[in-house]
Order: sequence, then structure tokens, then C-alpha cells
Amino acid sequence: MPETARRTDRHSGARYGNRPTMKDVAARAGVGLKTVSRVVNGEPGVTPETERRVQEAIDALGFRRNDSARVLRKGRTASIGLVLEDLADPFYGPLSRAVEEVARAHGALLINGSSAEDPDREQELALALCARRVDGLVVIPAGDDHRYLEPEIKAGVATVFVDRPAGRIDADVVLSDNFGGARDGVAHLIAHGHRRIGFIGDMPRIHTAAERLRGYRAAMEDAGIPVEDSWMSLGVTDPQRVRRAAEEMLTGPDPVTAIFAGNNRVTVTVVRVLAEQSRRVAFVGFDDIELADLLQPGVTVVAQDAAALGRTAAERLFRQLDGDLITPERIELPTRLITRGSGELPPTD
Amino acid sequence: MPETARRTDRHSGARYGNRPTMKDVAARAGVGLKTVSRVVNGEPGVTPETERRVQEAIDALGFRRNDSARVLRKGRTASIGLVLEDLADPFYGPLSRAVEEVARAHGALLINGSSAEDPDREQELALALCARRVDGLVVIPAGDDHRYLEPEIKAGVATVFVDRPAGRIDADVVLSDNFGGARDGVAHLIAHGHRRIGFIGDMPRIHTAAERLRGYRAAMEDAGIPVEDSWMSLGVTDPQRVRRAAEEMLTGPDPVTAIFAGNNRVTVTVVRVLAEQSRRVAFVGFDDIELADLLQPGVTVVAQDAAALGRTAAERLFRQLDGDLITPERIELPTRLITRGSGELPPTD
DNA sequence: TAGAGCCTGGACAACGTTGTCATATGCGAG
DNA sequence: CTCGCATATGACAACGTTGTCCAGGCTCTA
Repeated sequence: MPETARRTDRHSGARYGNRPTMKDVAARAGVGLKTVSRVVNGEPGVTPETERRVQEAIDALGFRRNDSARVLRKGRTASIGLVLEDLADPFYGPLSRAVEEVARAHGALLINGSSAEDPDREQELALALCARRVDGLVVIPAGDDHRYLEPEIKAGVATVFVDRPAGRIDADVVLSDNFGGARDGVAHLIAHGHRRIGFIGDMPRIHTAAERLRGYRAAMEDAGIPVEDSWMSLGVTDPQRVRRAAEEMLTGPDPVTAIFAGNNRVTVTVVRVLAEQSRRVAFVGFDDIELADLLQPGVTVVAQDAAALGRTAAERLFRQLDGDLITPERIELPTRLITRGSGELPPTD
Repeated sequence: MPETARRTDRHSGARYGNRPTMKDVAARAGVGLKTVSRVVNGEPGVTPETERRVQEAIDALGFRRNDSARVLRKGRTASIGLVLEDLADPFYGPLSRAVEEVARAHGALLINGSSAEDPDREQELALALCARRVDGLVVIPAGDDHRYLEPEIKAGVATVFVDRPAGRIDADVVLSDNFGGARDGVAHLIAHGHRRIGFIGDMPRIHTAAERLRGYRAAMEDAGIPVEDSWMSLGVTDPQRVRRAAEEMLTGPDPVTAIFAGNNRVTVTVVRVLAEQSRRVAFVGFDDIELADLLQPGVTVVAQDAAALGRTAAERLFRQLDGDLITPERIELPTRLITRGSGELPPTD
């Protein structure tokens, strides 16, 4: 009676059409609960004959171990979380995939979440992942205050920040050399004779955007070029705004002869605008884009390695989990200037 | 004594630096366990004063509810799984993001896994997700036999297949009109005077690849054009093979005047090869690619809506979960021919 | 003022698994 | 033939949460 009652228990929270449990398997195979557990987990100490009987019952019932219960008992979930900005962005896809590969090598699954560049949503996601008891967290910050993660980190959740540094807490960070990359890209334009160079980037509250702007300013300053306010445009990177910004720079009273784009989305829009222009405007963009080499002229870019960012961060995460007591570190990956033509155009007025 | 013993229990599986539990919060707030549960879940029946005390204890201890235990008790995980081919592919990023958005709207998290086009890995991933007791599963099949999911589906795991149909089981499927799209694309080339048209696609065991090939054949047959074997090349879509295939078609004894590419990766490689040719070869590709409009000539494509695929599948999944007793259905989304120039080039011999 | 009814709070079991420990069985050695 | 030991198996508690049910204290009404 209790056995059947359990299955039809009115107040049972059970869903899933009453999946069979180890108890059911044990009953069917005529063995003890623990023996089933042994077989399921490949533990030694079970006769081949017993194992066969258990396996038969498992197959007949369609049993699959409930990892939720396992997690509860063991404490580790073998899963890690990744909070990024937008999985649909071609920059984050490869990054996520790289994290996944490292996780896989460590027998862990990956839970992704997109913050849509919203700090509240980032926090909500990160904490939801902690509630699921992910073993670790890779975060591409949208906000600039991560103290909300302090209790979690203290409680043992491994944490690594990527692409942008953590705010107000001490944690591992893996970054690209945004400052140096932008500086080199702009210097490249200067070396080809440009002085009036525009910069179109993302909102300055985003660390990468601020760093790249800083790189732009540094390159200009190194060359002794005073920067006009009308040459810089920072804000959301939707096509409309970027398009207007580019057009204003190109037609204003002091028109630029070259443009530096702060990220991949800005790049695609600016390239589009430039294609419509009659005069040739030099261009360098941050982030590589597909087919950049086939455009006329080829698009010169400062490339960062998204996969390497993800891989490095994930490896760092698992080193934390393996108990390598490491002090938080800031790892900076180099960028690479890829010249393809657009950055080598001479100034035309 | 038992209280402290519990915390330092030598054989406790506890990791996570002994996170506080509701029991700890209850002790600190001087209330019962269930009262804490009520506060945490916003259930009614707690005086403001009691709630304040509990909340205080929660903050002080850095308590966060353990969702593993909650899942175990409640039966639902509020998470769904997505098995796809490669998150780094620009086609799957937006698809995954769309699924995530729908999941989010239903309060669920998304766990991604990449199968790398390997049927075994697909199965391994899907079953691992089932062991985690995801509520539902969206699968982009790599293999062609999904009977291994039967026990899971019977046990209540909602399941929807996307992009390619399920093999040997009856389940919901959301597809693009691969056949029609390819047929229209090839017909477009024929309408512009081409008769010798090459087809380069993925391995024919992949459903989409086979369907697109079928569309190619149908268009050719409709026009009364016999297809030469040397015009077709099917296999892995890595750049080397595709490049060789394209070059052979262009230089063979019976050279093609147009090429149809079976997916986005083939497209980028073929476009590259064509850019190196002196004569103009017409081209149409399956899947849209970024900046296709800016190439010279613009790349004509048969576009499918990856986000719509993901959204449709996820919505279907949650309808299953909401208990709408729906019989498995096959939903086909239309494709769209986007003409940009490359498909409208006349034949040149 | 007593009884009925409501509201708040707590004790307890159950979810499905795994670690520990105890028992049973069989076998070899003395 | 018996003791001891190794090996196979099972009973039981615990992981942290939530659903049920009950107790105690309060208010309101007759």
C-alpha cells in the first residue's frame, strides 16, 4: 500500500509522470537500494550476475539517475554558468563555445545567460545561477558593482570575469588589451597621414569602450593632435545612432578623413556608411568581422581572440575549483592589427 | 553538539564552504524552519515583524536558497536544454538567444550544449540534460535515430526538434523550407540564363543538406536540365574541401557558370574563391551572411530566420509544458530569396 | 464570558541520492 | 571442522527544501 500510495499521493510534488527511482529499480531487480547505486555509478563490489539483473531492471523501467538529488547529496553540480551580453553577437558565440569546451573537458555542463547589457539582469542571472549551485561563474560584466557576489564567492563559488573587469571586488579578470589595441589602430591611421580621425564607440560606462577611447586619445596625444569634441561619438551602438554619428563626422565643419570604430557592431554600420560616400575615407575597426578581407577595400581591424578569452577564463576557473589557491590576477591578452587596405588609405579632403 | 558536529562532519559531502541553510537562518532569527521558507518564497501568513527578523538573518548570513533541494522537492527545474551543433556558428547564436528569451519569459534558464555534429555527443548531451531533469529539450539533431529519447519523453520531458527532423520517433519539429528555398534559389539562377550550375553542400546524411540538394535537383529537372555528377559536391564544409570543390567545378571539362552554396560556411569560402576568379561567376547561397550587401557584387542568398526557428520551437516547448495536449506536428517556416547582384549575373563561358 | 473561527508559526515527512557502517556469505588455512 | 578474513549486499541517515497538518493565541459574536 505505501508503495502505490506514494505514486499516487495527492500532495506529491512529483511531476515527470512519476519517473522510476533507484528504489523502483531495486524492487524490480530484487536487490537493495545501495546495490543499484553501485551499478549506476560503476562502483566495484557487485557480482556480474547481480549487475546484470540490475541493468535489466534499469533498461526495462527506463531509469535515469536524478542528478538533482545527487547534487544535493554530493555538493557539486558539475556545471558552470556564463553570463554574457548577447549570445547572438558574433563575438560572444565563439567565446561561449570555448568556455563550453573547457567545461566539457572537466566533465561540466555550461549554463548561458544573456544580460542584454543590463546590470540588473546581470545580477539576477548570476544569482539565479548561484542558487542552482553552479560550481563556478564566468561573468562578462554589464554593471560596475559586483559586491553582490561577495557572499557567493566567500561560500566557494569560483568566479572569473572576462572582457571587462569586476567592479568593487577583488577577482580574477581576463581582458584584451583594449587600450593598446585601440592606440595601435589609431596610430596606424596617423602613420598614414591622417590627423582628423573620428572615434565612434559604445557607452563610456562600458569598460572596454572607455579603454578604447583612452587608447584613441593616447594615440592622438602622442602625435600631438588636439582632439575635437565633434570627432568623438559615444553611445548605444544601434545602427541608426552610429549612422548619424558617422555622417555628422563626415559632413561637419571640420570633417574627418578617417574613422576608428569601437566594436564589431559599429564597424558593420560604419563600413556601410562609408560605402555610400563618394570620397574615400580611411577606416580601422576594433574586432574582426567575417569577410572583412573581401570588401573593397579590405577592412583593417584590431582583432581580439574571443575564443582565447573564453578558454583562458574557463581554465582559470577550473584551477580555482581544483583548489589551486591562487590570488586574484588580471590577465591581459594581446590584440593584433590586421591590415587589409581600409586603414592604409591616404587622407582626402 | 550535533549542530556543530554536522558542520564539521568528516564524511559530509558538503562543499561550498558550508553555506548557510534555512535551518541556520531559522536558528538565528529564532523562528521555525517553515517560516523562513515562507519569507524566502514570499508566501503569505508571516507578520511584518517576523519577516523583518528573518530577512535580517538572511542578509547577515548571506543565505541563498539551494535550488537543487527545491527541485528535488518540487519536481520542476525551471530550466530547459538546447543541444545544437556549434554555438560559435553565426547561425546558431541568434537561434539560441531566441530560445533563451522565450525561456526567460517563462522563468526558465537555458543550458546549451554543442554536439559538434557528432551523433554520440548529441546523445550524451541530451541524456545528461535529462539527468539534470530539465523540463524540456530543444534539439538540433546531429544523428538520425532518437529512440534513445523515448523513455525520457514518456517520462514527461517536453521535446522539440529544430532545423532538422527527429529520427525514428514521433515528435514536434520546426524546420525551414529547405527544399523550397534551394529550389527557388537555383530557379533564380536558371531564370538568369544559367544551365551549368554547381551545388556545394554539407554531408548528405544531414537532413538540411539532403533537402537542399533535393531542391537543387528539382529546380534543374523542372527546367529540363540534366545534372552532371561533376557539378555536385557534398561533404564536410571545411574551407579546404569547399575551395577545392569550387575550383574543380570552375575549371573542369564542363565548367559551371553559376554556383549554389548549401550553407553559410560554404558561402563564405565560395565567395572567397569567386573573388579570385577573372571571369564573373553567378552565385546564390543558402543562409544570409553579414555584410553580404557590401560585397562586389552583393551576395544573393536564400535567407532563413534563425531567431524565428528558435522562438517557434521554444514556444511550442512551453505549450507542451503547459499541458496543452498537442499531437506532434511539423512546422515549416518559409525562406526568403534576397537578391543583391551575384545571383543576377549572366552566364559567361 | 464562553465558544467559534481565523491567523501565525512550527513539527514532521518526503523528494532521490550517496556515504557509512553492519551483516551475511563463502573460502582457505590451520 | 572451525576460525578468520575478504568480499558482496543492504539498512539507514543525511543533503536542504517544501507540503501538510496541528497547536496556540487572538478576535469577534451571541
